[in-house]
Amino acid sequence: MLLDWYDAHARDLPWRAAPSTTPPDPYRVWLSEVMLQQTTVAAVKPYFAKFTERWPTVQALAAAPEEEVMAAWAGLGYYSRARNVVKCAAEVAALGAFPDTEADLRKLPGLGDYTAAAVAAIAFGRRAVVVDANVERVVARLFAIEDSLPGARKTIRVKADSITPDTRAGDFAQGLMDLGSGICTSRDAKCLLCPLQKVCKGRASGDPLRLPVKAPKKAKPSRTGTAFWIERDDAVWLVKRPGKGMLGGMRSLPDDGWSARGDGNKDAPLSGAWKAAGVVRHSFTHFDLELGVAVHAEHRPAPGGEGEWWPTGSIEEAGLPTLFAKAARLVLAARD
DNA sequence: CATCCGTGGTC
DNA sequence: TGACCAAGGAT
Repeated sequence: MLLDWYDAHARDLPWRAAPSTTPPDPYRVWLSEVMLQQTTVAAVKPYFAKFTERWPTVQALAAAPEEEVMAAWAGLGYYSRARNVVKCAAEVAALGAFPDTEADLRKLPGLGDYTAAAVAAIAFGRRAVVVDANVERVVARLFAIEDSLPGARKTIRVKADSITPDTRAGDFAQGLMDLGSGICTSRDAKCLLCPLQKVCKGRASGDPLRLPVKAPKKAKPSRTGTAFWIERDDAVWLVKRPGKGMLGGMRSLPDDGWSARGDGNKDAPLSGAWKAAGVVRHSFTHFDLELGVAVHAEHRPAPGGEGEWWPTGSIEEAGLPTLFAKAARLVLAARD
């Protein structure tokens, strides 16, 4: 019933092998699934195109310098994914190919329960129970599961298992996800268009939108910090952030140590006069940040420590995460 | 199990 | 306009 609907209504997405005659490329399936973690299809499309054009195979990606992969990922968010993509590609290249079972895929960096199941089912035709946020919502409504998330996950998984077919589990999973994306969404339930309308207990209850029940969210703290723009000979001083934590491993402007835990200390990385260029507001998942941007006003600054001079004219290619890209735009826009 | 980790779109 | 949310994973 769901598979028939999927055959008729499947979205045409770049990472889906067009006809069922050609087996999907595990590399493309894996890469798309990682990019799609907590990220919308629309946001992923240009990145998927860029990555697969530049690195058409997992071997090509494994051979790429980590710095280039991180820069190519800039703007997509959740940068631990990019670090794990690099590690995973190296492991797979060493193995010669992707593992073809859910259990072995699960051992790779960056592949959790969801992604291992999705790749096993979609790329290798394995029967696997694929549960993402879409499936959680559809299943919670389909079976009218009243327990709240995240506690309800066990029940949801058991129910998802009970309806997963032995064949075409990958299409089944993608069908559920397409359903959750376009028909059975968090804000709406277009039950009259749904292939499961006759068997859905959530619909029968009269109010499917209340499901799944979710725990209340915590308030977001607000933080302040400062980023520093140091320029010399038409080049700006960039640093590389530590491998873990916020924006880990990404190229960035120097800053004053702001974090989710607290404000920055306002200490500049260099002595001399500074001029305020303005403020950038940026909202992260778990806190809001007001980032002041300070421009060094001395003639030929000489910052110490690790870093590199990046040509100001090609700052867009530096692979700055969005927060610092905004800061750079703020400084450069003031010159027009 | 709770917390940390980005970003852009949507209403 | 601000709150909510999206094909989660690691710790």
